[in-house]
Amino acid sequence: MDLDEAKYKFIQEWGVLGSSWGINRAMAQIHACLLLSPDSKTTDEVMDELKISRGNANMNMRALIDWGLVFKEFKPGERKEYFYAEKDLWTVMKQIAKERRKREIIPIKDVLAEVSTAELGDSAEGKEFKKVTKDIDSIITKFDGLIEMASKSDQNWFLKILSKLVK
Amino acid sequence: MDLDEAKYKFIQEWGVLGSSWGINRAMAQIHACLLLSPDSKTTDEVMDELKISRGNANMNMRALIDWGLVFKEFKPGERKEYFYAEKDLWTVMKQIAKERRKREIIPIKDVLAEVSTAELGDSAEGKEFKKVTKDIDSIITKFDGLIEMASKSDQNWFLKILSKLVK
DNA sequence: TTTTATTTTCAAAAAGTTTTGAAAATATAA
DNA sequence: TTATATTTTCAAAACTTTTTGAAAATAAAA
Repeated sequence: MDLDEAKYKFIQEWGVLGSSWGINRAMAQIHACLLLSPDSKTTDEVMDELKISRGNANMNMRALIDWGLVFKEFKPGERKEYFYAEKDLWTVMKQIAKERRKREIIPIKDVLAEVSTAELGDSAEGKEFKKVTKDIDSIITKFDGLIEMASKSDQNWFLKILSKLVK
Repeated sequence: MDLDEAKYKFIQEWGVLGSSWGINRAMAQIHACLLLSPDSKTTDEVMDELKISRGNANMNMRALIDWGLVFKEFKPGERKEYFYAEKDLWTVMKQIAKERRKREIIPIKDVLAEVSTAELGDSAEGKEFKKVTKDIDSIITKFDGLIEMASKSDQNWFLKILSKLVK
């Protein structure tokens, strides 16, 4: 297997993985493409490598910038914009966790807070509703705390948990 | 707000949340509906509550069974099948983690193993590829270990990590 | 200023996913 | 056995998301 083949395989699989995480294929593939590149790339280079349209490349590149995973760079004497990805994977993961927290955890917590104030009565159904939503709230709150903690920590922290767990 | 309203709100939001996790809306909503119900429900009851077709209800109910989140029950003297959800949320999360591991972690690890045997040369591109894929493999391996560990543990284990982290 | 390069936008097309509903299959009762 | 209840299947329809590509906007050079 040569480099191009290996890159192709990895980029495809990263796209598939993205899809099952609610990230569209092109966005995940652009991310992979920039992650694998030692230098920053122009929109045209990405379009060419992934065989996607300009509009698609532009929109998803900006979505990646919005997620804080990709940055713009201007080269002296060049008109084109260059893009490069955050390479530190711990930072990448923290950034994704932070964005998903904003998009997912906060809305469901809001709904849970809202329904918790409702007057539900003493029926079996009402009791079950209270029990289940309370349980979910509790588990989400714990995860949220974990994410917040991770966001403030370095990668070493993560390794420390692992070693604590096995001892 | 009354019970029906609260249930409706929660079920809708659970559906939205499912979508951004690669689980289709109907599947997530059926899950929510069964989670909230103190008793097991028939296909017709679920169809009626969520206003979805028989085919949709049947297919997604079976997907939930396949994920190990919902079970069938037969009631004596009744022809209809009854369905109920696993209520222990820690078990639910472990089950989801286990399934996603199978569907996501294993395939990407396979690709990483495959490309790691490739002859990539000494170009900057080749070197970057090796570095990035090695980093990803390392971080995925750590997460995978964490998931495996969690799968074998009870909820207390999770609370213990949290307390260890804060001290 | 005008020309040229580059990026952005967005309506329409294409692709992908979910849902429906009715027919087929299966299972139980009579 | 036949009749009835129930579940399953799957092609087609509805819906959603993604992608395209060309036109508009922006920015830099001449």
